[in-house]
Amino acid sequence: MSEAIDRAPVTLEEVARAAGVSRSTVSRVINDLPGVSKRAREAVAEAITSLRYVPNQAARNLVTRRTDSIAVVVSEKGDQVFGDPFFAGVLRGVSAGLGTSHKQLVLLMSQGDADRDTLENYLCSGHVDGAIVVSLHGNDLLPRRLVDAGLPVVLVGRPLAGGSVPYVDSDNLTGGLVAARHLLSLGRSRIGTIAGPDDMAVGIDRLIGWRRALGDAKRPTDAVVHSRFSIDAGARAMEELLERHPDVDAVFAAADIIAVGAMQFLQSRGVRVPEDIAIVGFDDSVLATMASPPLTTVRQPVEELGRTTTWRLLAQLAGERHLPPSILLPTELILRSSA
Amino acid sequence: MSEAIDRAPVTLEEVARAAGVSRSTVSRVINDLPGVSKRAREAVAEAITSLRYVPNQAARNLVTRRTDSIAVVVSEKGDQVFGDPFFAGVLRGVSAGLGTSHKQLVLLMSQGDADRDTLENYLCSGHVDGAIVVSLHGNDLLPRRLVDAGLPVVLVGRPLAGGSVPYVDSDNLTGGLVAARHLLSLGRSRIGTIAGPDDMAVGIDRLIGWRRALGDAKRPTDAVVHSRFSIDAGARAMEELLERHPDVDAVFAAADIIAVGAMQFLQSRGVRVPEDIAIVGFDDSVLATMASPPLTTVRQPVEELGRTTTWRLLAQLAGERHLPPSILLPTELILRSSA
DNA sequence: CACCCAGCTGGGAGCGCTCCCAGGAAGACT
DNA sequence: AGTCTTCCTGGGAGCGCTCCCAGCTGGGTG
Repeated sequence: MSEAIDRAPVTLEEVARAAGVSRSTVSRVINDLPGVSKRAREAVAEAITSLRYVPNQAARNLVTRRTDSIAVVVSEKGDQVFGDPFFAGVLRGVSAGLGTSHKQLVLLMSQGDADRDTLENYLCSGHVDGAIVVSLHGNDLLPRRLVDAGLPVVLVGRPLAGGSVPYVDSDNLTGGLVAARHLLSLGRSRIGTIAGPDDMAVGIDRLIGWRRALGDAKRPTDAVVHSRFSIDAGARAMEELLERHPDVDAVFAAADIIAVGAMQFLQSRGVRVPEDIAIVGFDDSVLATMASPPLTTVRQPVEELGRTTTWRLLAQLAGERHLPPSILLPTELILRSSA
Repeated sequence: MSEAIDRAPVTLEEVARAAGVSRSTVSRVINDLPGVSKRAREAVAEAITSLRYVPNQAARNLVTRRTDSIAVVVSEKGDQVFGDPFFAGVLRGVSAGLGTSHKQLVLLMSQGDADRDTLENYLCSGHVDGAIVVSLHGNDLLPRRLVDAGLPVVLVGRPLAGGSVPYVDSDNLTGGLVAARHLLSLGRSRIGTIAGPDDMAVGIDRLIGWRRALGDAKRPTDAVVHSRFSIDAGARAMEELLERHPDVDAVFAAADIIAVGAMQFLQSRGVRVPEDIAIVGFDDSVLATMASPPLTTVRQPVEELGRTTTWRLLAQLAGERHLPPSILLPTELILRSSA
């Protein structure tokens, strides 16, 4: 029927007129401020519903300098982001953390290098009150620049480029350490690892943990291959690892998805898991339960990561002082059949 | 060092002063409008970079009544959304469809029933220029109300509550039909289906297609069980289907994730796929390739769904006339081992 | 009866921007 | 020399809201 022709944006003024009061009073009602008589409050409420008044956010933002929305920035091509259970979990956590705060979540992804400026501009031009930045490859300068521009930022995952941007991360180092210790405790003699990319903190930290455990046990720490976070890459990495170190009988994979790829490769070669080679993954994603055999893995509290980060950001926005600059969340070994 | 204390928001005015020109000229430069001398243009550009000027979006939106961002609304608890490859693909498509349009993608999910109003308010209060709404269970009124409020909306997936809101969807009916025909062509005699929820168009349309194919072949169409889109639900549905119709030797599952659950159940009962029971899924998600045996499935062009929807919305925003109200995208049978 | 204070109310100013229109400068014609 | 274009420029008005301050009522107090 109505083809959206009517775009007659109702304003505060009109509501005020309809309710027989002033702009100020209507504003007070809308923002739930005290100092309005019951009569006026009701008249305004009625006028608002009958006129279907919706406040103009732009006008409000202009004067309040707040937007009541926060950004989650994923500096990764959209492709990767979804389907990745890690992002999924973090986002769920953020969503939960926002809870009743009445703030909106705005998800942004840099769709390439080119739009990096667009992104930065968007964030700095007052569209959001703060930002959560997830997964930065290497020494991404974005967070630093946002902070310099005065935007409150909290990172999910330790950044490589130190900076002083607060972050929340899983205790990846301890996770790697526990995984390696578990393999040692199984009596495995030659323990390798398929580490993550060496330009990401997760990759590095888990590797360091693994190394420390082997070092503590006076074992060699040379059986290392790096891999991207994908099944294919995991399979290729396993192949390479086996080529270079045919004697490995246990592997710590820096992610479940890598572990799954590795297991697929092993099975294609007739190598039995865990009999011939034991495997420990990392994440405890659905992949771990779906894999055959089910994957022994280091669980990281993904959802909590998102929740905690959000809490940290909201606290900062609320002007809280003495916040912990950064936070590490504990990991936990989950025993299944692969190791 | 600088603890973000300086929040000295540089304004157009200041840039103008620094460049020795007027507000108007600066504005023209920023918006890349003609009618500015090279000299002025350069002076302004320099002032902008040296002052690190960033335009205030709120102020701009207030007067232009545009925000250059569009919302993707997922009316589903955040939990579900991520990890679901369908959403992932759609979002990727949207992201790609936005391409060079210089519009930002804002992802919103209704985190429950309570915040339904918050969501609607957010959308209607000028935060976005248009909205893409994905996955509505049943007769969701949100899209209708958004349209009534004057917001351009395009849906991903046919809504049940007809309305006249434009949508883009896969040709689910033909997909179901082709799946069933394939099972018939294999010589299977008793073909069942695990349909999707009967309050969702995808569930209904695929079921109708399946029914038509069997009807055309004069086969019974009573072996139907409904299921939610999850592995567990798929497994339970398979159990129920088998209980009620022990003679089925082929099953069309309305989604890969259901098919995987069904296969897991069958395997746990020692039923062989495809020898004893052939299975066809729907979606052609990663699950289909990962499953053992790999799943024969109906591919739907998920990413294209997102891309097309975005294109449709952008065209509408650009004021294009005579747009097709709704669009159906073809599906395709992918043969693997499960049927 | 004068006074005061609390409780409400209304209007002005201004947030930072875009849009419109009136002008000025410079060149090209009568 | 005068006029008309063309190109560029500057300033006013106003988008819809919040915030501040001044005013207006009415009941309590000295």
